[in-house]
Amino acid sequence: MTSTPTLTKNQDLVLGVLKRSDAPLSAYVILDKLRDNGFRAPLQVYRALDKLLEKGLIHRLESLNAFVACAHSGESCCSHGTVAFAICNACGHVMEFHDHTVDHRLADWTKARGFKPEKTTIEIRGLCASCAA
Amino acid sequence: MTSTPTLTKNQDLVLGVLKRSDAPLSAYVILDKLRDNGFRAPLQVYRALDKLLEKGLIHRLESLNAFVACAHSGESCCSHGTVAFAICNACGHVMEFHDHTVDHRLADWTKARGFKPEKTTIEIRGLCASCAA
DNA sequence: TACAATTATGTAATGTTATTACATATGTTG
DNA sequence: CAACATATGTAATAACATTACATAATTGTA
Repeated sequence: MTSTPTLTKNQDLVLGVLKRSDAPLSAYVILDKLRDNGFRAPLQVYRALDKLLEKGLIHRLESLNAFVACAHSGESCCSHGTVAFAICNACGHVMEFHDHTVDHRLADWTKARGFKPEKTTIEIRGLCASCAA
Repeated sequence: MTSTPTLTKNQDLVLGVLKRSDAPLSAYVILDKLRDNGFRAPLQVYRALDKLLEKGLIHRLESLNAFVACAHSGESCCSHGTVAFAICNACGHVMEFHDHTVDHRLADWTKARGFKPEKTTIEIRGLCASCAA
């Protein structure tokens, strides 16, 4: 058995590449890694990425224009809150976390103003412990 | 007197365009708006944007690849904390705010892990009160 | 099974965002 | 003024993403 059922061939290939990477990958890097699997055009990657995002199996890092596999696939914590990322500018490593207090504070702010949130991005760029040392 | 002293001609022109806009603008839209002022190439815009970002007079919206004038220029609140944005997907309007509790929670998280933050992005995409109604 | 509808895929072309490289000008300081 | 740093002009190219159109595979159902 491969990664996860209910995925199409291309989705499974793209997810596999992301899972094996220890840093975020751009769509074009993914494309290059899948040339040998028959990928020829960006759209093949972007379509798979869209579906994987829908299914919550990957995340898009807006400040990087790149993608990572979800670190908590299957766990319940992912399902009820905004995911935050700490991204090392030196080694590229990404830590995924979430914080209920942050969620609540942002929810309070939006609720007070009648703003209806759809998707929230929280990304901390900086240096991880190893690289800052 | 124009916008703000200590700005070069191009920086002042770009900042002016952003201040007059009620929605974020991409670098290329700014370029088009400044053709009559002698702008010919993207780099003229990007260089001005870089300097304005350094000076804290504008913000870059990562989820939009676009730029807005800082809503709190000159106020002290801006200087000690991460700025957050609520961005309406319908009308494009952006609300800028900041929240000390959120800042503290994120600082606690990074401190506990030895992560040294350099720049934090918080962007809430959704529908503003008017558009959600 | 056969059919229709939906979903996934392949390919090319194009659109949008951002940077590199190189030349020239302007401003500041000793 | 000379040396240095900063700002600007221009062209080319790189990186990221979408539109348009054609074909194949899958799914639901009569």
